[in-house]
Amino acid sequence: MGNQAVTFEEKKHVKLELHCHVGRAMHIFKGRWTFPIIKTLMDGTFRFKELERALHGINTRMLVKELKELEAEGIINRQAYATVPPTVEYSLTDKGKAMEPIIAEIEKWGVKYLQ
Amino acid sequence: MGNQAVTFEEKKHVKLELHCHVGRAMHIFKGRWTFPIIKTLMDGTFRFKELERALHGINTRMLVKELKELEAEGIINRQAYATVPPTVEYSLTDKGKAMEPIIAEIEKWGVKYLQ
DNA sequence: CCGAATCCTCGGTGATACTG
DNA sequence: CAGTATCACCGAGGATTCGG
Repeated sequence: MGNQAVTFEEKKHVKLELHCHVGRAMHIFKGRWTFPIIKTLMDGTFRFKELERALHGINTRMLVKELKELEAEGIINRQAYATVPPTVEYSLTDKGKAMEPIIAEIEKWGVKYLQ
Repeated sequence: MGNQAVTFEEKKHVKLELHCHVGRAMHIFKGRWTFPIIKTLMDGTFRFKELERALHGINTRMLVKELKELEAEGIINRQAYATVPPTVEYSLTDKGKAMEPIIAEIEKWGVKYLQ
């Protein structure tokens, strides 16, 4: 009945490795705007208002929240300048730029399997 | 002030490509148990109860729901046998198996950048 | 064993107005 | 411009029970 590759006892180890890195990574990427923001910043440095306009549909509060979280995770840089009016620039850190292959694989998969 | 790679007008196109494939793919992967289930099934065929045990912490309703959604997306196969008691086996489709590089990249990233 | 059916909670998200 | 502060919602997710 079906070609069971491994026994159940062997399968149990699976749950252990689940929350190692993939689980924690997915936890970071979970936010509604996480990927859109990161993918936008792949194109370079953006100011707050520029991001808000580029991410059509987001509101101020969510953008602030996501940016804070991503900064806390070390995925993006926040550079503020004491100008009037204020200027704040956001860009990807190396950790953020390193996500490029992930996005590339997702896109590759999407192109092939999403109609 | 910061090395702007592209002008704002050039940036605007970003939002257009955002929801092409990556966005729709992420929408599929969004569920709390989506990746754990897929990653578990990477190891072979599982019965319902086996999955429930392997995915420590999930409850019946969520497992049923996720499995239905993944089946509807064509990511997993559902094979039922008219035995008593019932036997139902779940496994990955080719579309599901094709997600392996995605998970591999996430794991690679996680290993390098998550402490 | 494999689900379907309920009920409930909670936090992720949105809309809006305001400030330095 | 770049946020902060409130209020409100709703649906994902959890706990539990029942049925074939």
